[in-house]
Amino acid sequence: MGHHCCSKQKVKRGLWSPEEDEKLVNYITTHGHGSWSSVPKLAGLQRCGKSCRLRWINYLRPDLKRGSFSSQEERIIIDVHRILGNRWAQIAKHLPGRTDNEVKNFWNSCIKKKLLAQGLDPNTHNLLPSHKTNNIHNNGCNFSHSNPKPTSLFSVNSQMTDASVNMNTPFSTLLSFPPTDNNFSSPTIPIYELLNPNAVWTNQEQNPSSLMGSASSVSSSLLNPSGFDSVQENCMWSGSFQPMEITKQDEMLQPEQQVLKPQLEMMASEVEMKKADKLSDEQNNMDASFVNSNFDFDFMESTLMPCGTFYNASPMDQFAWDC
DNA sequence: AATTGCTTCAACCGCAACCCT
DNA sequence: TAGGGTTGCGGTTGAAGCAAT
Repeated sequence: MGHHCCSKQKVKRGLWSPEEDEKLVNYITTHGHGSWSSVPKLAGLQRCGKSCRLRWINYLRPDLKRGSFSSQEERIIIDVHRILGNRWAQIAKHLPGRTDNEVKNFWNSCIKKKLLAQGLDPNTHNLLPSHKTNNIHNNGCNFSHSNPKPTSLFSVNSQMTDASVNMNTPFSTLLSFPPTDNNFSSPTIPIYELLNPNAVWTNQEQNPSSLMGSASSVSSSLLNPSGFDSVQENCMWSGSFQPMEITKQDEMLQPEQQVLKPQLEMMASEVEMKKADKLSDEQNNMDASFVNSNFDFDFMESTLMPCGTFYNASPMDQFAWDC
């Protein structure tokens, strides 16, 4: 029985043979796919159009990057998933050459388990209840709130109606997304925060910029390609923040972190540019920045409610994450 | 060597959104 | 506006491969 779209056809199912692949590749490279429903017939395949499309997108496309995921890709998946949840197609857009199916499989077969091993709920990215006490004991970390503090990149602010990002924004840009809300006196993230893998804050008073985006956790993640030691080693939600001199950054970076340095420098550069834009905007109109933006509300929605969890940044609901 | 259990990932399914007439 | 066709997406399945016994 085939799909409803091709139920009248006699279609083959299951794995594709090399011959079928060759037929499909030959046809699409010379004619393009056009209407997928007509591809099987024109390409001489006994498959349904849907199957052809899937095979092309997930396996035969020439721009696909095969092979295992790099630690950087892994980190990006985790960080974007933290924002978007199981929106694999959107996540895959941040990983050139990767398909949603590939990302989904990698998540289910690998990342999910690693997060669980770290005591993190793969759906919410929060600490699992059973691991909270363990982490307190293991890391000397302490927090006195009934709700876990999610690791979401952005926390809530009802006045935040602007962002220069949308769902098509590459994650490198997204990472450098600076706060634009006027409530924040320090709307951008200092470079040393981006480059310091140990830059964490005990609460929002210590780091106002963390209200808008925990870029610190992202950057520390990027600087930590293994990707799964942030909780245990850095205790990313607590600990003391010790700004480093920029000139000492390079020395502090591990060899694998050096690989990411260009990206981080680019991020820092973008932050500085946005900082300049921000200052300019503020001078022109304190309120205008929310009007003329290309803000994507779909992004906003998914940002604010990742996996049904949500961090309310109300002052009445602060956490005491003391070490 | 045979069996069993586990993991991975390609492929399928069903649904929703979109497009066209 | 309605309806049919197409496309895109996320969840699920099951075959293949591998490791343990």
